[in-house]
Amino acid sequence: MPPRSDARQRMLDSGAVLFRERGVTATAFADVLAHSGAPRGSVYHHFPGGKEQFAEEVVAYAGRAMSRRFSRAAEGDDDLHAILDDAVDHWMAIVRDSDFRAGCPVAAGAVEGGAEEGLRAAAGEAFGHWTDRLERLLAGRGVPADRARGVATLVLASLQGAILLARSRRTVEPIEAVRAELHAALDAATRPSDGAGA
Amino acid sequence: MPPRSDARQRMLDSGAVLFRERGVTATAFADVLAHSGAPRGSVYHHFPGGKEQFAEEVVAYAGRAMSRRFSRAAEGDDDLHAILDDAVDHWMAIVRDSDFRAGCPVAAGAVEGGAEEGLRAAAGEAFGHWTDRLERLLAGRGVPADRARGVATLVLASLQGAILLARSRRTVEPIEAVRAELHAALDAATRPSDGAGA
DNA sequence: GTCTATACGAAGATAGAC
DNA sequence: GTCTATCTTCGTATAGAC
Repeated sequence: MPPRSDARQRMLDSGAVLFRERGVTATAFADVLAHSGAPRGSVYHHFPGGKEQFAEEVVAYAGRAMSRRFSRAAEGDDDLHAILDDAVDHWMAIVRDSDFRAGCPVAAGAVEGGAEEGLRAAAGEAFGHWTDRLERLLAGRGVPADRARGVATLVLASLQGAILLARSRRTVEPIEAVRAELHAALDAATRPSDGAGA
Repeated sequence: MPPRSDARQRMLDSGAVLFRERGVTATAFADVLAHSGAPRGSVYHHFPGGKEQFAEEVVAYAGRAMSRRFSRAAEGDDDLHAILDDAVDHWMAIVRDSDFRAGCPVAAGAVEGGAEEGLRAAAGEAFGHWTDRLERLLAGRGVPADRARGVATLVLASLQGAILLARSRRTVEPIEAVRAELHAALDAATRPSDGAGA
């Protein structure tokens, strides 16, 4: 296993940062090299498939990083509300600390991958994994099995949407609003006999 | 007021279609001309500000079109659940009829506008208007005034997120899941004394 | 593994004729 | 208002040296 400070890895990290801010298409290799400090010659050495391969790997890599967060949360003993707050804080920090320039690199892949099959697939797999992990996490903490997937999807979708709204409107209000509504939804979903979901 | 079949208008329509499918940056004027059939000479005649102006106008135009849908819904006498289903069906059709290639052009502007202030602002204004209209619509139909904005934001955000998930995963499952959860959330929000939202 | 140089094409933008 | 031609910039990708 090569060290993390490898040029290849630095390029993936930089790619994620740049995809967050300007999207996939508008990110050139020159930008990635400047941001990562990676040597020019390593572009096609590490990514013989060119930009397409690079974009897919960045999205997949960002997807795995977030999946690990879900896994860690599932292994801990925090309750659903604490876990939700942790996730919301995570995204909030990304959006606010970048002065509303940064969003989710996987979302960028989803938006710009309409014509590029590989990119679209990479985003889809990342989102799929997140949904699966969240579903299990919810099911393990009191959400009825037949509602866990729906709630997981609501949580993921509304957070992704809130990031879009927050970035473009330059306010964290949407993220805070969604946080409050999701807390309510989790309450409702874990309440013994609840008629919701129909 | 010039007729809608004007070349300028056709370019905006085509721009919206193309932004949905491949995003803003990957859409070239050549694509817009080919799709709209507009004369080559009209690009810088109608959009002296070039690509930047064009992108902003497309996003603003798509935003207005959706705003009108909200207005029409508010004027009708459908209940909240019918209105929600109508909106969900609208987006579902766009995603499915394009074989999962198309999403929301305003979302594309939000994702790719991290570095371009004008584009970001256009997306933000569109989302802001949608939120405002939806908030009023909800407040007018039984959602308590102090919860209407939060619920409006949840609806908008989760639908936008569901579109991202559906496109990239090539399944309408996320849209259906969010639909069901939002029906439940609307039920909870319109129930006389409900503790949610805290 | 990394470098420089360069080929090649795409796309935005401008100029000037009609 | 629309056309063609062209300029320029940029970005991907390749070739070949070190």
